[in-house]
Parts: sequence; C-alpha cells; structure tokens
Amino acid sequence: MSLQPVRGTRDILSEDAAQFRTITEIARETSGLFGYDEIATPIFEFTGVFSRTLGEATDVVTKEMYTFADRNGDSLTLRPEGTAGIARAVISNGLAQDAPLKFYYQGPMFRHERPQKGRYRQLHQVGVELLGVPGPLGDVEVITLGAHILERLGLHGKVRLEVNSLGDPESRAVYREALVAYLNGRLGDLSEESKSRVERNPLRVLDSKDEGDKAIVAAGPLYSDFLNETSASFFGEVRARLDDLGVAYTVNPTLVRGFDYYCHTAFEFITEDLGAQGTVMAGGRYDGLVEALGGPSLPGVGWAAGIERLALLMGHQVSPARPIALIPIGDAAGIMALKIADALRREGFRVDLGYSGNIGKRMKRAGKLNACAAVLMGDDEIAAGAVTIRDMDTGEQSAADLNRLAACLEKYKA
RNA sequence: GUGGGCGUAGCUCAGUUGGUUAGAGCGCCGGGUUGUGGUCCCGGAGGUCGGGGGUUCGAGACCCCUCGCUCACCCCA
Repeated sequence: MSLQPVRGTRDILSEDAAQFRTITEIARETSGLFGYDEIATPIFEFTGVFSRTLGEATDVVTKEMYTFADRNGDSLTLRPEGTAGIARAVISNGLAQDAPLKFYYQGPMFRHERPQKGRYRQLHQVGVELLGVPGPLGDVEVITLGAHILERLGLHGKVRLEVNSLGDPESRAVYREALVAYLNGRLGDLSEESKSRVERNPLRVLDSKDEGDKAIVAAGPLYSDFLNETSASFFGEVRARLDDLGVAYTVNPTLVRGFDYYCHTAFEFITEDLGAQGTVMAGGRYDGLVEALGGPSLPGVGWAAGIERLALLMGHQVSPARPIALIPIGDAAGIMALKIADALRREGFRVDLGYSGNIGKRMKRAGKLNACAAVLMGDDEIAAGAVTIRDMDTGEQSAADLNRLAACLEKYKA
C-alpha cells in the first residue's frame, strides 16, 4: 500500500482550507443576495444521470468518469459535474412546479484526467443553477451573479468575460451541417485531432489551439450568421442587458461548450495567469437537460467555477486569526487556566492553551501562533485575584482583575 | 491516452569523471535564560537518496521497468 495520496487528489491543510472556506462562503452569501438557495446532492448517481445529459460521445463520459458497479450490480458514477445531479433532484422531488428555482451548490467533482496546474481528479466547484426561466434575463442574472462573486473575491482585474451563442437546436443543426461540409472540404489541412472531431464533435474544432486549424476556422462559416431569428434576438437581448448593467464582455464566436446539453448562451470568465487552464468560471443555458432526463420541459442556465483555480488566482492572502495565549505558571494556575480558557471561549474569545512547558516555552509558542496577547498567571497572582496581560505586539504589560478579565481583553476579541 | 522536464531531511536545494561515515539553509527539538516570545550563540534529532531490478570490486549518480510530481497536448472548472 502506498501512503501517497491517490494521483490527482491532495490534502487541504490549514491555510488552503481557510481559503476554500472563504471562497465558498463568499459564493454562498452572494448567491443568497440573488435569492439562490443552497442545495447538496449526492456525490454519486446512477451512471445514466451523467451519460444521458453530458452526451454519450463526450470525452468526460467516454473516458473520464469514475464508474463502478454497486454491490447489487447497479452502475454508479462519482459525479464529474454538478448540473446533472441537480436536474435529477428537481425531477425526483417534483420541484418543477415551484419554478423558477434558484440553487447554489458547492462540493467535490471527480474526473479521471491527467493532473496539471489547476486541474485535479478530485476537484471542487461552486456553482449556481437557475431553472424555469426561459428568457434571456435568466442568463443575465446568472452571469451577473458570477461577476459579483469574482469581484468580491478580488479577481475583478484578473479575469475577462467571453460570451457566445450556441443557438437553439434548429440553428445548431443547420450550422453544424454547414460547418461539417466546409471542414470536410479542408480535411487534408486539419490537424489530426481535429480530423477526428469533424465526425465526433465538429463544434469542438472551433476552439482548437492548433494555429493551422484556427486559420481554417477563421475562414469558415460563422455561427452568428446561422442563428435563426429566435436565437439571434435572444443573444442580442442578453448582450443589451449586460451592457445596461455595465458587465464588460467580449463576444468570442469560437467559444463552445464541452457538454451536449448547452444551447443559446455560453460564457466563460477567463484569466491569463493560470497557464493552459485559463477558464475559471464557465457555464451556459441548457434548456433540454431536464427533459432529456425524463422530466418536464424546464429550461435552465447556470455556471460552475473551480475552487482550486480561484484559490490559485487569489494567491495566499488569508492570514490565520490571532489567538490569545493563556500562560499559567504553576500547578494551581494550570487548573485555573483551564477554567478561564473555557469561560473566555464561551464569551467568543479565541484562546490557546498549550498544556505543557515552562513560561519560556509557552511564550515561544504564543509567538509562533502569532498571538495578539498573552495572559500570564502565576499561583501567587491567582491567589490575589489578578493576572498580567501582555500585548504581544508592543510588549506592554498591565495588571488585570481576574473577575474583569473578559472586559480587559475586549480589544483582542477574535 | 500522448509528449517534455523532475523525484536526495518536514520545506527549498547542493552532491565533482561512479569511490568508503550523504551535506547546507530554513524549520523542528533541547540548552544558554526553571516569571517573559521574536534576535543572537551552542548542541541535537531527523534520510528505504520515490520503488524494484540490472551493470560494477563499488551506484544518490549509469541502464531498464515502475510509481509520483510538473508543464504542454487532449479535455475541462
């Protein structure tokens, strides 16, 4: 047995954990301001929940899912993303009648990919879903919510928003046909990767990173020219309302989505600071998803953001909270310190008790923990009902009445 | 799944054409200082040299396999 963590997984320790919490709490709070309610679905589902929604031919479904047989033979899959499970939960719980539904979620996802910077096999996402709003205002709300969260995380200057329209199914079919016809004519000039994509997933050729492919794509049919009346006006409305709200974006006609369930609006918040993993938050509209799962016709739009990538972008800026260190000197003081620590904690103070060592050791520990204050208490002092408070930054010491200790420490409250 | 770079102490790394007891800095523990932290001085602990096999009198170094990390492709958050 290896004691290494499984490839693509990692332990999240103190500062990282604090930053994770910061990100999820800001995302949850901000989502709350928009009326989004937290939902937690299971981290595994019947395999069909994902294969039917993401698309049987997509890479995630064909080679990246953690799929296993349950003891009774059912095929289960660790969720590779959050939307399908929520759609399933909406159907299971008969929630569609209460539409519009607004959900915020957070948690681990699993994809068997080759690990890379900002890419893990167990990754963590925050995301939102808005179900039951067919019009473009839903897209605008969801994108704006994402922008608010990124702003609150201090990433406003580090990301840019790109949007595109994938059209409705009708536009998509017409465009797909035109694109395939065009690409087949240039087949010999395409990269090997893209050649195979022409049959399997032709829209994927649009965002190829191969320079030769890019040139071919640039000279080919543009999706925007193939949008029918409905799709074009939908996209126009989305952009107009984003403009009204002052949400900056650029239209990227080659922006496509990896999962089959998307239609109309696709968008990504992108950074240049994370190497090849530039996408930090991505989403779009998925009107056919709930129906594809066997539920009612219920349109949806949402996004997901990778917590690891957000954390990487934010850098380490979380400094741990500063405790008050209790430093008893002597056996009687040690017992008293236990009671005092307990009482102070009930009052909301962050209190550290080291449990061993002489005064020098304990002071050293206080320094290492970056304590804001130390409370020194000797047996004789306790007997006299007094202790000494040392400000760890200034070094100033003052006597404090044991009965009024909480009041004297008020300025050091966590 | 494909390709490049890299695995030596908790961390960052050095280690000569293959040579005997594998080093440094930081951190950790202890002492100088048993009622006062950060600085300073002294001492100490800590290593299957990622793992396995091979070549050799001798391997941290060379060869093969394997695991992992990392960057890129693919795909995606």
